[in-house]
Amino acid sequence: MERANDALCELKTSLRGQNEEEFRQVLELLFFAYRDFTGEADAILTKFGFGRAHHRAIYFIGRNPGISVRDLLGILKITKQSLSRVLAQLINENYVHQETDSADRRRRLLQLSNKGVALERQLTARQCQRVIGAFETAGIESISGFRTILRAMIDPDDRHCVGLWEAEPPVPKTQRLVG
Amino acid sequence: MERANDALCELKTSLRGQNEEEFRQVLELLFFAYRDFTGEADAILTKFGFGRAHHRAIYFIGRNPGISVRDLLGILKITKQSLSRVLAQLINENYVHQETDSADRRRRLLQLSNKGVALERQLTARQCQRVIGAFETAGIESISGFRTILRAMIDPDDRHCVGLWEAEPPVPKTQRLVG
DNA sequence: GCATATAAGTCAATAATACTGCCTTAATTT
DNA sequence: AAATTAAGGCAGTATTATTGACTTATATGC
Repeated sequence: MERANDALCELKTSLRGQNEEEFRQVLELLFFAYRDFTGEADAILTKFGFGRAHHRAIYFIGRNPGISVRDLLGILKITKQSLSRVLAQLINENYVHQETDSADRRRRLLQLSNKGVALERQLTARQCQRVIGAFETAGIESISGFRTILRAMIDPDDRHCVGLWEAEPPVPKTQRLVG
Repeated sequence: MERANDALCELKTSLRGQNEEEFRQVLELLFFAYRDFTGEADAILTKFGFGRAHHRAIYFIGRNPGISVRDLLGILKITKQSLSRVLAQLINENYVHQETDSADRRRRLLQLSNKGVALERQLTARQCQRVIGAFETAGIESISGFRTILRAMIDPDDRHCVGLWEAEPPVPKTQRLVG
């Protein structure tokens, strides 16, 4: 407890002083790293006539097979109309399948077709390669802190979106498919 | 040296195996962290009638006072036409000043006005607060690895863009063909 | 059963960002 | 003098995203 407070004080001291330069460099690292992280995938997507919005839809459908449109919107935090066009393209070109939920026939459950899985894996593999390369450069002991910092940067209400999908705390009343 | 190799082997082993889940979570952390990292600044910018493109221009002009349009394009990696509209707005509304370089009168050197500095500081302060909060949560010992991994994710040719500006060693002959 | 709420989809209009291609002007370099 | 560079402009297009209003089908609460 004392040690934790010491570290925190040290950090705050180094902040409230002259080290703006340190933090600016972090902002820049985030900007350039994210730009290049998405850049390779964007280039692949262009060849398919898709954009980054398609990528995000494909990624999170692949990650959460059978996800509903509503829950996908909750992850992506965009409007239904924005997703609509992207999803229509993906369904039309047979990257995504749609199927009515038998438990609630209002819902359309989404999943990737074989074509969709293939594209998703290609995109994810590229991005993983970049991450793995960076991990190799930095050393395995850096990974834990890297993940912890990134997670702490996410708005608390959305941290549960990382990893396998779980419904948000206010659970829809009749959900409960499995006992 | 031995220890470094051990760590690398361990990493590669854990990769080439079943730990796809670990890497997927990193992709997701990057997506959500970057979304929320930019989200607050975006909200401020909206109130000024600006967008993320204006932010990037303001940020890097503030960071590199007297930068030329050409060098700014080199950092942002967008086309002249894309920057043009954004820059025209910023100059028009008096957030950015332009002045002919006396050493090479083709160049227009860019710098923030007082108004521009005020906006830049507001935006940067918000983003720094998020980073600082995350650092506090994760602990000071995580920071070094965090920075190293982010830096290693950037394309090698652009790593020099982090920190204070220095011209690129090999001057680009043509203007960024996309591919 | 009926009123309300939810899930999904749709149409229309608008905005921000970014792209390609082509051209002009001015200044510097060769 | 010719070529190159820096900056800027014009026209057209694409993608992603927004707001607002509306429809259809289904589920839920009283």
